[in-house]
Amino acid sequence: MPQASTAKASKAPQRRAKGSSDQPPSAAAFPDGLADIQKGMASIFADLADLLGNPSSLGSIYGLLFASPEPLSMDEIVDRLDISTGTASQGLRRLVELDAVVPSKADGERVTRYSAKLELRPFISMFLDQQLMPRLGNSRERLAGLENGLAGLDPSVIQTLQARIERAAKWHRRAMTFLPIIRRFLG
Amino acid sequence: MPQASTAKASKAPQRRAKGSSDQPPSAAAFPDGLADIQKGMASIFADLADLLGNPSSLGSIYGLLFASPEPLSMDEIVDRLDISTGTASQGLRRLVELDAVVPSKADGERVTRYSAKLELRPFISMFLDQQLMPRLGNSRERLAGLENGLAGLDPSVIQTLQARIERAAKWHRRAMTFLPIIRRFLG
DNA sequence: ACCTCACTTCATTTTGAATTGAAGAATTGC
DNA sequence: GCAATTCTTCAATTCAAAATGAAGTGAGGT
Repeated sequence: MPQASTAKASKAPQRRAKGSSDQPPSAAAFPDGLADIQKGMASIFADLADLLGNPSSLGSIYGLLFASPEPLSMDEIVDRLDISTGTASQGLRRLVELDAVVPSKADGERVTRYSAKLELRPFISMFLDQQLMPRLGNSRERLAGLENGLAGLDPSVIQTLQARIERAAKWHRRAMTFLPIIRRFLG
Repeated sequence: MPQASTAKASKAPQRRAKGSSDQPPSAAAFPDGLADIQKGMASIFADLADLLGNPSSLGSIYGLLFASPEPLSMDEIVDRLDISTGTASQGLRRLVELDAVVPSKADGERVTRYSAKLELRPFISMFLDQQLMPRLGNSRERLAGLENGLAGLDPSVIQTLQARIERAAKWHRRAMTFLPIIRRFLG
């Protein structure tokens, strides 16, 4: 439809005539056409993913799909984002696992097409459940373990350190308590 | 498996039987127990820093100071954490800027010694203010800019995309609203 | 069965942030 | 002033995570 000049039809090694596609980030504040909006979304979500400690390709893919009225095949994703098939394959798998993206095989088609789930919750949960929660839990255990090492130290040192360890532990507890609430709210 | 381990695995075998060489001159040579606890804290906070998108050295330094009854000089920090002077210097500067660590020059001493502020808030603010907030704000602007590119597209596409952009924008607004609340709670 | 096309896997390469370390600047004491 | 000591800076290095891409797998169609 719109000026998508990238005629696929074959996976020949693309050379990507870049004359037109990479605009300077500063200027060109007004995107033009579907492809540009999709690129913009991809970029925004890439940053978000990166912010949350995920590979930015995950975000790019999600963003592209989020800005796609129609589901896209892996090939189209690879083409539009200019990423490798490997990255696309793994990214899509992860996104499907996270329930952020839905695969569908249309009647008689061989290709699987993907569309974004529009709820943003998966994106947040991805972070909370897979990054924050486990790591905080781990830290909490290690913190508790530290108290065992106190025995045998100078009494005044013991007291100081015990108080500090307890302080850190208290903070951990708070964080673990509130994460579910945060998620609930953002979901 | 949630990768993202960034274990950092301090591999320096650290001469265990330290013999006699370097000990803090101030308090009469704490037994080894203290050093281990300090290492543990450093490691825990290193993970935390990493989780929040900061160099883990920042966390190590803070953790060491957090577990130090007495303020430490940069030299002692370098020695205990086995990091370079460059890393220590920059890390300390950052931590002081963030108000997570306090420098003090004791009477007649040439060295500056550092101690951790015990409130954990700076550590959280470091993340919220310096990572999340600016980036979310930036994304929000870019999102808004995307709507300008809609003109000229197929009407049904416009409608779909506008709804989706609005959805993302709404989410952004929510996040920006709640961050201060989160901070308030964790501080 | 055989061929094709769609996708996955994974050893290698790339990338970029963190770290190093030595040269230079700043501060203090003489 | 000079010397000694503490600290900063930054070009070069390191290293792990991410991306690549070609070989491998397997499902469909004929």
